[in-house]
Amino acid sequence: MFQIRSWPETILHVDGDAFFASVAQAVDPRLKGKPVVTGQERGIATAISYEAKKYGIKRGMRFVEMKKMCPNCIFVRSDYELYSLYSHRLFEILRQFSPSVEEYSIDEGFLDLKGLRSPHHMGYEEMGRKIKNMIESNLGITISLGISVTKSLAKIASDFHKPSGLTVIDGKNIETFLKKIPIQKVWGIGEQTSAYLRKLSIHTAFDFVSQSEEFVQSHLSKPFFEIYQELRGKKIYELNLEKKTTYQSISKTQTFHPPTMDKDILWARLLAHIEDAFIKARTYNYRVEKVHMFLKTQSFLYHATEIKLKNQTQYPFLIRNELEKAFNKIYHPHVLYRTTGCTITNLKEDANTQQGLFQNLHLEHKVKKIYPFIETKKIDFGTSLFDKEEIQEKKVKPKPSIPFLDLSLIST
DNA sequence: TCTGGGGTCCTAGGACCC
DNA sequence: TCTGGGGTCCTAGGACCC
Repeated sequence: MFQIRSWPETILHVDGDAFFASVAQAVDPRLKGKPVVTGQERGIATAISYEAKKYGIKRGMRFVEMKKMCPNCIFVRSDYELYSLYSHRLFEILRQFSPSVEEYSIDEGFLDLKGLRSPHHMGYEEMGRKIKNMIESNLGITISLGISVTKSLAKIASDFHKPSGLTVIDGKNIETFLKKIPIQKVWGIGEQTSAYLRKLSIHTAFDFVSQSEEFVQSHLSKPFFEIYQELRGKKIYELNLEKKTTYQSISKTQTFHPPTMDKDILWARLLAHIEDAFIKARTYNYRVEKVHMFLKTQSFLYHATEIKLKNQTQYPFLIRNELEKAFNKIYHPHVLYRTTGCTITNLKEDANTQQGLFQNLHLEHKVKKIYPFIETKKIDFGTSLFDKEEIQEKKVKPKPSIPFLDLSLIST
């Protein structure tokens, strides 16, 4: 059908097994070998150890259901700092084996191993085994590895045997291997597309790669044609070796557990999200041009709107009136809302932004001086003075506004 | 599965222009 | 009433990922 060499390229994919739960077990020996679930602070399962998965516990499950299925399950709080520490150590080890490492997510990475057999004096599979042993013995967690000729194939390989697996697919074995892979297991082919492909009698990854190029191009869009080529052993996706320093968008959302129709609470929540999103934007030195905000009703309908700013800004209180108008447009009284959220987009690097666009440079200069102070002192910008729980229980009614700063008090 | 939070990229279609 | 082509920019929304 299609013939390729054994190793035109060599990509290794590493995937942590139930990463957050494994890290929790690694730092606390009492949790070893026991069913552990993270996410206690929200009451919803985030990561589930393999011991707990046996009881049928799934992501998103609530505490009460979990306890019913697995009474001796241990529910622990999330600790993202700890996870990123382990992530760092994981990638440090990976870099000892190859200079080309992509940090795909906190617990997943791709390595380019091409041409490294002779410097390491070993074959690819042996290299994989060595990497695996080193990580498992140093970090006390298990990982699954896949080695193949493209990223897509390496990803399928690492998923094939979990936990603690090592699967190698060389160019000569692709076809045999893909016969065992249901189409929905392919990276990038989700629920919608796999349902569509099944209607076309394509049930496995092998069925997919058996189609002609013309067939795939005429029935599917570009990203799927790329996946098709990757599965046939043609490298399309390069490794992304750069650290993430740029964003297309930044979003903040939160679902609160008793839904509410209280206008003040919703407005305060939303402002807090907008403020948080802008804090992140400032960290990356972005000016913001668009603010998208939404309220999600209890029946999962979105009430959303968007503001496009004439003058891009880094400070939400400068656009407070626009924000409030937008909120009033989407808020409907007597509707129960469960989630508020915002996404800021059209992010422009500050240095490249034309200064002239900002009308009051003097004001902006002052604002820049005072803002770091506000951030470090955690001066209230909506809700942060109050405990989240208190607000949810309505013991405290938050003041739903960004206070205006009295800039005359600031000496420049 | 009665459904959390943070992202990315692609496509279709309308507006507008020549 | 019928009758053209093509380009660009923007937005909404879909689909997918961890």
